[in-house]
Amino acid sequence: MALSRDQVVDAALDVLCRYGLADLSMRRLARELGVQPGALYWHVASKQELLVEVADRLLRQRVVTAAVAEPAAAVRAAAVAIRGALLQVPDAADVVAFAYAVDPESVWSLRDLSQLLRRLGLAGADHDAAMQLLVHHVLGSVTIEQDRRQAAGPEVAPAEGDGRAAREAFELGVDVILRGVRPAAAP
Amino acid sequence: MALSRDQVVDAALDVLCRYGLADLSMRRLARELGVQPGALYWHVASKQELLVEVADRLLRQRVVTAAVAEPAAAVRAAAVAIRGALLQVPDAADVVAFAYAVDPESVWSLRDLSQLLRRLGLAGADHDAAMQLLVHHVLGSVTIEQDRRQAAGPEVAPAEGDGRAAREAFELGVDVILRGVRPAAAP
DNA sequence: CGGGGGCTTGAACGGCGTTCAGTATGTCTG
DNA sequence: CAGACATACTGAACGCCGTTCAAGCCCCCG
Repeated sequence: MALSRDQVVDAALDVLCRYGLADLSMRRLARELGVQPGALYWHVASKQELLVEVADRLLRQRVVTAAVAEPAAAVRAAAVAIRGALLQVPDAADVVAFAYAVDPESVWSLRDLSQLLRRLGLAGADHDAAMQLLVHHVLGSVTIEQDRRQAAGPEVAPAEGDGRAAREAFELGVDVILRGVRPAAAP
Repeated sequence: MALSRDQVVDAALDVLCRYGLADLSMRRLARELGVQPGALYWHVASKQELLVEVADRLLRQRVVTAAVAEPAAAVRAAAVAIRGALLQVPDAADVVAFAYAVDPESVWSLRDLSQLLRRLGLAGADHDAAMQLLVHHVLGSVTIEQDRRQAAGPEVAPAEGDGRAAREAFELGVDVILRGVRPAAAP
């Protein structure tokens, strides 16, 4: 059967999950699909375009948002969920940051986050500031955690306690944002 | 004259400033120094190590911190200064984020930022959370702004108004952090 | 049956990071 | 001064990379 764009993106995401961005080359991808490298370019204009698509799919299929009633807690939960999803895919933060830069509107399951902030009573510049901060905090913390993991080499699993500590530090950061945001809906 | 490690790092920073990370290859660097590529490996173990050094030098020589008396304003000014310095060097955020991940302690002019936070009365987990947030906000905003600039192609200068708007959005974010941080030294 | 279009091959282009056996250029020692 | 040793570099190679493109295959439509 002939290849399809979807298959290419799927395979790319699969390689990313299993081997990381460094091993996600067009040639490697072609090998994985049993095809010559040139064939990929029939379905995809460039590696860059492919990566944007991969980021989109990654977020769409891996971020599961729990339903939480209280708005602030919902924001917190959403940020944690996104962070968790990204952490499980090597270099996901790099890939997503790039896609977000290229097209912040379309790519995101982050529109949900934006909605939740509005439900918190935020609008205009305040909403945008909070949104920006949250995105930066998520991408920044995941980027650094993953870079660090990579720099440390393919050693043993990250010590269990580390993961929890990093997660708690992250949540503390989210709380600072929630506390600092002008509480338009304050009692 | 024989090459020195300093010269290599200097030349690398120079190439980074003028042409960006994509053009900062060991071969290019060697050409710039009138030397064969292999020669670089006498002074530097790998490109990775070189980049960490470049990040360090970049921050050391380009971040000029104004002296501001009021602690909160000082933090704000420092964050703005670091952001400004990074924005002027293509891909600086990538390079610095990597270096920060590898060795958060040694690399930074960010130790100043940490000091300023302490002067604000922050310590322990609160201090760390604020620090983490600030770093993520700086690196995140610069990463995305630079990625976006790059994705847009080498067009005209970024419209003037854009720069101001992005800067103001960034400052708003810093203010949220400062407001949200547990004010241990509150009146 | 013929032809055209969708899809793929195979080969090439120019680049990359890194390694390594040699070679030159000192500088110190006997 | 002769040699030995360390330093600094060359030249060539290895195996990757993203991308392009003429040429060919195969299936469907007419």
